Amino acid sequence: MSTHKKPDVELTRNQSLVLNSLNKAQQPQGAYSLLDDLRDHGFKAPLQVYRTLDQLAELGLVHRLESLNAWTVCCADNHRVTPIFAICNDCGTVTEHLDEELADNISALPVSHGFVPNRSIIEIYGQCNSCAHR
Amino acid sequence: MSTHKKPDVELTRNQSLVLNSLNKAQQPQGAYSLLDDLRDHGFKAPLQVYRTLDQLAELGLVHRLESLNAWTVCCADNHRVTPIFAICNDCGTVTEHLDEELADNISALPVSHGFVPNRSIIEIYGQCNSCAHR
DNA sequence: CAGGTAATGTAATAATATAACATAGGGTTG
DNA sequence: CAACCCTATGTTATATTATTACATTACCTG
Repeated sequence: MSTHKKPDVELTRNQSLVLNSLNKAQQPQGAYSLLDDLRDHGFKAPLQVYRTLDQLAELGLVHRLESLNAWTVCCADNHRVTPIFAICNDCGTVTEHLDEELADNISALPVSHGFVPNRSIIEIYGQCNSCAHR
Repeated sequence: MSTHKKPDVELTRNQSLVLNSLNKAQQPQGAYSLLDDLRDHGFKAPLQVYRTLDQLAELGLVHRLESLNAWTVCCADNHRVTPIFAICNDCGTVTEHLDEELADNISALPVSHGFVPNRSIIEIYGQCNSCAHR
């Protein structure tokens, strides 16, 4: 059923709990939703979730969706390329797409104006395959 | 000094006030910052600002920067193409870049998976020309 | 095991956004 | 013109998201 992979590093208890909670979900989850899900496991305050999410993002195991204020599990470990997220307006499912050339072209655009890019955010809304053909 | 243009439509008082306030600013402004700026002009509640910003966005006169929870004046009226924003980490200045082909390529990426794109968000962080060469 | 440092826990509060309802303005129609 | 309706705006309250500040614990090092 699950195609989720084990991370290369040993995760802390909190990191495992948050990652599992995110893995269970079919859509990106907000910090407070994760907090609610993890209260049974001893989580009590938002900061526990926020800190853990930041750590997991640092490890490359989760991504934050800026336009949703929510988080999702990374499709694959250890990719360097900027992911492009496709977010379904109807069912909320998010898929991650990797295209190095395209990501490079995007960040190259403002370079001609002397801009030195560092981090990109690309999020596309629309209808996913299932919802579009319903 | 200012290169800001007059919109094609007649703006309401609130719309003019918010647009002027945004025009004055050198960086994108949050709703509460605009509210503070406009208290002297009778604004009292966040919703006045949020509603007006939504209207201005609908008119294509302002854009929301999703990763900043802030708003900025559109570089030009009536462009249909998805703007690419370059946001300086140091000075906070935002520039808007229009490249139809690139925007099309971006939204085309998930199409191969059956995704039907509708709206894109592209925001690039880095250093602007001035800040990079300081 | 004493002392220092980093990680985590906890409480309080800040910042952002919306829901729900009230009021006012602007047409249309009798 | 007044009664009505419809839309826009005002206002209050509250929901949601995120961070600051400080306390406690865990862990390392000598």
